[in-house]
Amino acid sequence: MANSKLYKGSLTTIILKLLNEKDKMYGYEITQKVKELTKGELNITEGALYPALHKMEADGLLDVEVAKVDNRLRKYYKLTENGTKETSNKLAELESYIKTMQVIVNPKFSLE
Amino acid sequence: MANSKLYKGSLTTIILKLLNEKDKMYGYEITQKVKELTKGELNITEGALYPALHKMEADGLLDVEVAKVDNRLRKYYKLTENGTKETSNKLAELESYIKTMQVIVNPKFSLE
DNA sequence: TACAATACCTAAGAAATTTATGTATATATT
DNA sequence: AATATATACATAAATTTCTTAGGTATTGTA
Repeated sequence: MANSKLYKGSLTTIILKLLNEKDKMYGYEITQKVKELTKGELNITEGALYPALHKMEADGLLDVEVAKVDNRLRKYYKLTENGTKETSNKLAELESYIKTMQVIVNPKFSLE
Repeated sequence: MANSKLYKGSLTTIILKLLNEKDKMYGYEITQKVKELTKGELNITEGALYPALHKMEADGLLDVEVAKVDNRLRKYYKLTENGTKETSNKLAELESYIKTMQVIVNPKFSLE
């Protein structure tokens, strides 16, 4: 994920959220989707993406399904049941992170 | 900074913002202030804080001033001119990060 | 025919953090 | 008086996450 240092730790959240919306995606598709959504502001590097997908699969969050399209390999990933649960967790964590940072950065905010 | 993986990369931003508001703070004070602001949700660990302060000083973002209070050492940090500039940069980066994440996480948002 | 795009991959190194220590003084508790 | 907690600094090893830099192979474009 080149371009910004603040994004560390959010790649998993991004992947989970995209798969929660689209059901089934392959790696390259994810990089393109993020680039499109963020108008090129966020570019997920392959060196970050593929190890992350493999780890999430190993952790039981994703299932993989190999397909061949135009004689080219594609690995479609989809959420497992645990992956769906983890999506809620990660999204809640992100929301909490944003609130926390707003409290620190903007003196007007405060947590109750 | 125990408790959440998402905070990675934001410690410098937090320190800069606090020093932008308070002019002069020492390490332990920063940990307590963050704990207070976030109602205990965010605990900056000393293993993260002190190396971060040293690096920021080495990078010319902070000036240090040693004091002795009640026979105990304190190192007061304050922003340099460059530190003040960097504060704006980091805050803008954080805002941009939050917007980007909202676009991905919340389909209603979009960047123009 | 060469270059970009599609599509996967890994390995070395960097950066930021956690976890685990260590030192020392002041204050509160037993 | 002894012990634990709070204050205040610090570092070092290991871990996580990412960047950078490669690598393979096919399809579409100039």
